[in-house]
Amino acid sequence: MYPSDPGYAPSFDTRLAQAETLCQERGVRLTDLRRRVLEIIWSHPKPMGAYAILDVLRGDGRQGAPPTVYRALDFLLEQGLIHRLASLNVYAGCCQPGSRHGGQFLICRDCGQVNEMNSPAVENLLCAEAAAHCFEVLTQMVEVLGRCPDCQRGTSSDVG
Amino acid sequence: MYPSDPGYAPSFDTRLAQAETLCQERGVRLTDLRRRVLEIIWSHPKPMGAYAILDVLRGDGRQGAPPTVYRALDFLLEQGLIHRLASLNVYAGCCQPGSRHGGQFLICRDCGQVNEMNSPAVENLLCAEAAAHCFEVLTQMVEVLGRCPDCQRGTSSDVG
DNA sequence: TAGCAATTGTTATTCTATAACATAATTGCA
DNA sequence: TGCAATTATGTTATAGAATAACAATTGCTA
Repeated sequence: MYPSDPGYAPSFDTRLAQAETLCQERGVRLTDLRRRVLEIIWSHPKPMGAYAILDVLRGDGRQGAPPTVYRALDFLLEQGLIHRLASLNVYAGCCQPGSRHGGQFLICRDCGQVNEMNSPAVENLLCAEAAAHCFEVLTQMVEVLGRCPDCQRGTSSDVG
Repeated sequence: MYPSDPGYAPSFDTRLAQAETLCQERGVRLTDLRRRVLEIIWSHPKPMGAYAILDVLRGDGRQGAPPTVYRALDFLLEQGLIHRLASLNVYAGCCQPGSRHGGQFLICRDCGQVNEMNSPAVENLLCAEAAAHCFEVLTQMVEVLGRCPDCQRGTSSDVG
């Protein structure tokens, strides 16, 4: 459930392989650039802004400008490999790629840690309530700001 | 439930009076500028961006720069009189000021219309699910992108 | 290998938001 | 009332996020 929990998270390579497979099945190309952006996002403990990703790319020695990153992000978003957190203008790796879903995000106000929750109950209830208003749902964005368990206990190690 | 539904929505003046009362009770000042920004937001059929609000203010003959608007918006957000829709970078009047709540927003992809839904069930379920992850909830942002009833029927009059 | 489509590079610009400091208005109090 | 402290607004400049438009390149296919 928690992507940052080593007990649950699949390994880095496993997830990259999953992404490769997914793209092959769909007949879309996970190019070097796109794979690298996905790596960057997954290898960071917290969601990243587009310009932070760009800095890493440039550190690689790669050329690039904002559109370079944004196009890669658009691709990854379309393929459901990452999510965008609108309230923070950052991008986070999806912990359940393959199944298209909105995902619910728990954002810690204090340490900035973000965890993706995938509650079908929430998703279904939201759809049902929307349907009661005759509203046809395409995508959901659920972002919850609060305090993570570590920060409630005052044991969080990293802030920022 | 639908702020745009004339059958349910309280009148413009009623809502302004409510806002006045609320601010008085809380000992905060609904100044001319703040009241005007609230009016502008409420009097428009759709949520507005900060710079669109600024344009209206300037149309009033008032001086102003971005901070003028953003400070007023911050105040109104703090008082729960408006909401910010992070996915669109726009601001919408709250249809239930007084009770602090996150609110769930139904955003039409086709016509841009936004309706605020206040489902305690959604809010409670989200809190419960978050609590199951030992996460303490401060605020919720729920934005649903889809198609409104009018656009499903193809009877929507205004687009943009 | 020539041609087409998809991807990436590049420059410039638009849109959103805030920092920092100056000025004005309001409130509380002597 | 008059003054100090606080709050609110004006003003200039800048930071941050995202896209438009066009050029160059790559990869696939006929």
